[in-house]
Amino acid sequence: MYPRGHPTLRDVANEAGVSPAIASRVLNEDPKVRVRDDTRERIRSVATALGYVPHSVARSLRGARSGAIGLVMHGLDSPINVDVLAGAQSRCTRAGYVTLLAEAEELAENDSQLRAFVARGRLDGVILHSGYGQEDRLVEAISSSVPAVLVNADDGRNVPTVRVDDAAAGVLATEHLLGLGHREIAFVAGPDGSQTSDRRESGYRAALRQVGLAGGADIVHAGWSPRSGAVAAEEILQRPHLPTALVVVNAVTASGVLSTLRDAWVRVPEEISVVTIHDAWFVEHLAVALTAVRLPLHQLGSTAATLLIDAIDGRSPETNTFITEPAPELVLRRSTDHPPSREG
Amino acid sequence: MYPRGHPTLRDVANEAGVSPAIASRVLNEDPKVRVRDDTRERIRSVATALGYVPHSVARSLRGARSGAIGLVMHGLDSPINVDVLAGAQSRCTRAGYVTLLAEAEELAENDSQLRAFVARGRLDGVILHSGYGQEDRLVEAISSSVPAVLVNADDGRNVPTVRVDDAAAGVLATEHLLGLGHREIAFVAGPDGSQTSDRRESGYRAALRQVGLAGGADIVHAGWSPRSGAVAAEEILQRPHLPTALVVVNAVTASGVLSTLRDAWVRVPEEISVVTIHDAWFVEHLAVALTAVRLPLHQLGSTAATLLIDAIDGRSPETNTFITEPAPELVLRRSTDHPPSREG
DNA sequence: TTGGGGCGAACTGGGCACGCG
DNA sequence: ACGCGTGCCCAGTTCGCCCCA
Repeated sequence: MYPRGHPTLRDVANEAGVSPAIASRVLNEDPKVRVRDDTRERIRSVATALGYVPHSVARSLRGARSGAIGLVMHGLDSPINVDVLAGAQSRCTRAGYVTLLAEAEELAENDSQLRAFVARGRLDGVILHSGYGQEDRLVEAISSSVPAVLVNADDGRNVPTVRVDDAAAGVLATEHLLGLGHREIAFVAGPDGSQTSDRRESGYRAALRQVGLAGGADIVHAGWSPRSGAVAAEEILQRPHLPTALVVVNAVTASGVLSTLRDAWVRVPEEISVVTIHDAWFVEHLAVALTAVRLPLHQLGSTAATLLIDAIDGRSPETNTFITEPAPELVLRRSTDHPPSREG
Repeated sequence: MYPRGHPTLRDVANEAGVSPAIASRVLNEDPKVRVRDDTRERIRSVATALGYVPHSVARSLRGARSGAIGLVMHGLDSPINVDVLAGAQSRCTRAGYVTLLAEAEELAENDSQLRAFVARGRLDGVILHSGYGQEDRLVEAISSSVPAVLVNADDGRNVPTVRVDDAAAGVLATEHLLGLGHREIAFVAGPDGSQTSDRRESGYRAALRQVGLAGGADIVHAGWSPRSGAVAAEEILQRPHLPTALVVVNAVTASGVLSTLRDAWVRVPEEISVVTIHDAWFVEHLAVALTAVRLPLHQLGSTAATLLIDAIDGRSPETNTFITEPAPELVLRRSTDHPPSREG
């Protein structure tokens, strides 16, 4: 099977006829150690010959670093969140860290899992992308035991935060519709209490206000799931008078909205325009290819990782980071057009 | 910030007026140690009062276990693979393990990342869900240093393997179309060299053979991406004579197929029926709500985890596990119907 | 004397086999 | 025999010291 007896540093040292101390410093390329070149060479070749692999656990026991970063995520069923995860994961890996993955809900509910995760010595830091629910306790529990960075949370209470420009995305989506001539635009919102949804909604409101339509705000409550989007769409379809356009808080929600419209034979964009936030891979494959605002999700994750690594290295990062570059961008597809001409 | 000086086991022992040994055994609830109840109580209360958290690194240095399992995944951009990941992650967490996440491609390309990942002592085992490319070297490198389980790979060369019943899924999808009266059914396949795709294709062929249509097999090469599905669909549309139905190897691929058909104004299912494999969340939101074969992906991940944990605990698992329960199941939607009546 | 070259031992936090009163 | 302490071990890292030319 796999080698029961991995060679240790001592094995290498013995074989090379030196002390473990020297072997350690040579293999770690300690600059302030003076060793003859032939000794150095001998140690190295013995190490490779024996297939020496350093014992990460012993190493991190002595040093104070584990070389591991924790990623606490929620909603892995949504590709949106997975994008953020991938960005963070990739950045950590490239920086030489390994990444531990945990689900926010599980950790929040299960104390023993939380303890195992933040057990002393295991993690050098944590990136926390939690839901909008019991995140307070989780943030507290984690950030009190290890450096942390919050993703897409409003207020970190001393914990550094990274966000994309949700408000700008809301503005961009809404302005696009206004530019096409729409004046009756509904906003299909996320779950109550979600700050992310609130920020997008405030962008929507700001855009309306800009053209003197502040009173025309029309909020339909939904959530992050396709099902909640479908329910919201049904609700809208019951109205005697339809809005001419929808801004949907999230692409996953929008998939439910579009399916309901499709099944009700409401034509998009002829009868109603739809624009959403997040240019995920699937939006062009929905019932109608969906116009969407692209936000740099991957970068959201990688920036969070960068900040965390800075914090670990002792450089204290700013507490509230905003990703403005690249700016939100509208990706035009088939789901938006001029409003239907009013007759009657 | 966070406590610089976490209390150690010795701190607890001193405070409680006992030796570290006793403190250790009491806190670990060692059954074969005799301690007076008041001593036991004292140790425990001191531990909680001081907020003692065991040092996972020190613990795993002494014992031979790290309490960590590695998840090496590929294609996190596909929800299909994320489902498997979630199943494995969840099972590991519930069993008291933490999980390390890595990308198969990165590990395969980058030796230092691979070494950091399988560094001695860090992992108790690895679940490997790799791509079809350079997996051999990766499997070799990982399984030679730590127990491993392969997900959806054909041949583990001594490494235990877990698979869903891809061939049965191919059969089920094809039989559904045959039952509707289709006789000209094309199979849109995954990338060359993918064993998963090959197994589904063999199910497709078997179903055709069953009704005496062995010669009617019609394979169109594509891949796992929506784009490759789109290209395959375009290729099919160029034919002078369209098949009446398609079996698409994967739901993500199918999303590209359907979009192309939608944009070419080819009606599904009136002109062509489409069935796919994997009942992912998005399939009902595509251009047409898609009939799909449901495979137990979450369970694929959790079963892999169970097998690995068995292996870690010394119970050697069977080398080739097949998940037959629940069996593949057809989920009927709108994309399949009788073939168009032939005229002319 | 000085400095190049390398060694010994303490230390990281805990687990466990003994042994002692 | 009950109830508990001593001391070594896990695998490295690092500080101080020592020896010899």
